[in-house]
Amino acid sequence: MEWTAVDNDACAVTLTSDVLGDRWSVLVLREIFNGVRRFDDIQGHIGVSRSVLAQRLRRLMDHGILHKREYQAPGDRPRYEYRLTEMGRSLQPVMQAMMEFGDRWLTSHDDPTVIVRHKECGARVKVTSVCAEGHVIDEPRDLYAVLGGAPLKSAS
Amino acid sequence: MEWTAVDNDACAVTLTSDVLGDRWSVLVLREIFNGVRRFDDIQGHIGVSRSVLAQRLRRLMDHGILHKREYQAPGDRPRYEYRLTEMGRSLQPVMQAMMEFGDRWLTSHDDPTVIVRHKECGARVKVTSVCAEGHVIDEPRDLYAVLGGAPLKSAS
DNA sequence: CAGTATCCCAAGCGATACTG
DNA sequence: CAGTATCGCTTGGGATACTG
Repeated sequence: MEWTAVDNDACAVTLTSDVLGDRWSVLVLREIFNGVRRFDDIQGHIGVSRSVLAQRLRRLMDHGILHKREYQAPGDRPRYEYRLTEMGRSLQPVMQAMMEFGDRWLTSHDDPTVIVRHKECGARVKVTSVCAEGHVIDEPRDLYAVLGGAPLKSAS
Repeated sequence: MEWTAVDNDACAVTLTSDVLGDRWSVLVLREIFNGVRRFDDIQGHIGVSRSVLAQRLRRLMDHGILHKREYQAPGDRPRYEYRLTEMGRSLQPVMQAMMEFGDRWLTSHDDPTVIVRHKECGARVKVTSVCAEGHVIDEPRDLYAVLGGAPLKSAS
């Protein structure tokens, strides 16, 4: 099929890429998906400067991916933690697809760093392409993309 | 569970994030997944400067995601096109997960920009989390992550 | 068509120090 | 603990012009 230019401002991939942000944001998200939720802990783990971390957290909050919660351990001073919103949680397939790609192609070791499991049965979870007819598609070549109904790029 | 710091240099998400690169690289990949393969076409579609596009293409080739092919339409002068390697094609789930996230949360219109279909049956394809027991998991909260066997961060 | 070379500017970064 | 403020410095970017 022939492709007219997709409107960048309306393209889902573009927009998601903007929300994900840069490398630092992705690392922040990894930490939070892993349950690391406090400023200094995140900073220690990923080794980013404080100002950049603050900016990334704010950015992720602005996009509705994270929200900040204050909590108080009894007799302790208040703490803050960053948690995923529902929108943030729905980035899980993106993160996991990245994980699986990295484990397949990029890591030197055989074992994955992180394994995702199903709470209900404990079995390992993978991201899978499935069509509406129920076929599982392992080979990307068995897919094709067509334009949907969204507006195209206006200009020439 | 308690999390020890994952070694950033061994983390699959980190490494994939590096390969994906920045916004421009992702847009380049979108174009190439959409079958737009020539330098000037890509440049026209995504509106990046020539030097940056050249650098991103080189980078994606260095990472083994793309390769460059010369071809010759009969009686025409040689042309070049960028194609996905097998490694590049296996980024498809990542791209599609991004697309689905964007379509759900970020686009203003109801219709998706791009629809992915199964060649064999034409049915629409979605990325799905499936566990080894065959359960389909729609809700990210029904998942949990544990450390795999990969090495942890060495320092402090 | 498919790039490379140059230039100049702006944004981004880490380091450091400071605040509630 | 959880940030903000300030500061140089480097990197990266678009624009433009040039080459095979």
